[in-house]
Amino acid sequence: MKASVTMIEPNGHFCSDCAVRGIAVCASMDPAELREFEHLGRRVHFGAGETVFSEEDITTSFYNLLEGVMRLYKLLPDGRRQIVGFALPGDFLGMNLSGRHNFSADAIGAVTVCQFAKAPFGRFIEDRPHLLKRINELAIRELSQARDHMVLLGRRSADEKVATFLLGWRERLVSLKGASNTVPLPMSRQDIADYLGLTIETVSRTFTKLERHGAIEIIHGGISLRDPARVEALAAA
Amino acid sequence: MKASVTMIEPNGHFCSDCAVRGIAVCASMDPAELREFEHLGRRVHFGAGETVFSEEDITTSFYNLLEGVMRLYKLLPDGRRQIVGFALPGDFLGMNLSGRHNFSADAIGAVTVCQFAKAPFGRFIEDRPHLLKRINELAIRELSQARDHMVLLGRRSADEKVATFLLGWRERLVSLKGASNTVPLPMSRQDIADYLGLTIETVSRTFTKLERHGAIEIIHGGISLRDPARVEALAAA
DNA sequence: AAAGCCGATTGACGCAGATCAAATTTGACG
DNA sequence: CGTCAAATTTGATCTGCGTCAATCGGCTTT
Repeated sequence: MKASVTMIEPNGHFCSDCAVRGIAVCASMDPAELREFEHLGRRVHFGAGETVFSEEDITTSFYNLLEGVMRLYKLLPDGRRQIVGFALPGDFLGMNLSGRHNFSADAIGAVTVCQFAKAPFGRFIEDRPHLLKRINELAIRELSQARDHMVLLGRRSADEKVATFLLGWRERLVSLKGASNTVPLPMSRQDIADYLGLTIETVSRTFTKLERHGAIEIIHGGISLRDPARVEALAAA
Repeated sequence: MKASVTMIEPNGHFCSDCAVRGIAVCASMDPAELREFEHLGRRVHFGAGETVFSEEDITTSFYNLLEGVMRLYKLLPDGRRQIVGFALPGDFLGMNLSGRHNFSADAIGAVTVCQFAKAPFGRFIEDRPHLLKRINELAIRELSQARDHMVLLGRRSADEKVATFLLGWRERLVSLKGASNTVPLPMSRQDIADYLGLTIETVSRTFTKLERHGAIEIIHGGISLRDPARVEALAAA
């Protein structure tokens, strides 16, 4: 979907009261840097289903996700899709070598990002080793997650994939919303299927099976973990 | 396999005449830096099948691969293995956040690495923004490759996987050995299977099928591309 | 050169998950 | 509240790839 109702807020915001101040790239900046940094980014809103950037786009901006959830994915020429990750508030997007994004990013539901023009952002972090280190850390963490996901895609059964996904997604939400057995799933079944390398039918059937076995309860907009231990047993293999 | 015949060369070497001087991390160092850097690393040899480091190991060293090929992999508790990549000369290994390697690395055939103790290496790159940037670039490139591999694992058929692997492996060898239709495959069929998320039998059958169709010829220690266009067509899908 | 071994190949068969096809639920909108 | 469209679930069937089981071929050892 094309960005049609995108809104850009003209008036400034303050990093100091930003929701992701403590977890994002900016976490490693001191107050003086933050004041300078403030002028580089601007908040942009996207509606449900809008595309923030596409894999073949030349990279002109970096993005810090402030609010909402995004799906990050790659498409094969024939339309098959692999979701390579979901982005949550605090996630930093846009790093690349080739000068092009190497994946696409859609808003799932309403999204707010902090957008930075590539060149000024690059100048800002240049010669600020602690920021380079921070960016580096983010890249390495993602790399580690990517490797875990390769194991899931290449060597796990459908049951294991779904159980692992539910636990991993819950874990990511813990740091944002606190621990809970209620796990909201803002993405569609198709998104989950494309993330796990399955079909929508298999995901749906696996959810139903987990519910029949009393491991989870399927609720509106998500699931509730009824028997976390059982789900963990499935995920562990 | 445990490292039993590992050899460490006591006498120094010179980065300036190192085989990977132009492609590795060190590519971004000036001569003065290089002389200082020289004292940090030492060459270590590993025999075929030896493990250089394991995923649960505390990271004490970084490695620059000088000669040979390595397999990088993760194991599930029940023994299933996913190879997350093959390392070639010039590749830099060991970056992580947790303080532990998050994958294991074995030598495939004889291997020479340049080993750096973690702490002095960390001190050396600290406050050298161009080196941090270089490391960053390496991480981002790997991340991009990891995402491509997720697409392969999650959304491609066995034929596509094998064809894509052969072309990708050949491409990597081009920059080291020059272009050729003869593609050496130092890794076993089992390694290829664990890289592609297949079984050894499926890999073997797919090779045979490609050969029957005149796309490749299976030769000792590798394959020869007879009809690269046909293999590319299979890989593109 | 015979024996033994290990990786690779080949064949027969089975099954997890894909595909095809409805049915059902949910959500948006007048 | 009723209508329509989209998402999800469920069922029936199919198939690509895995599993199990020989067999083959190239190396090493003696």
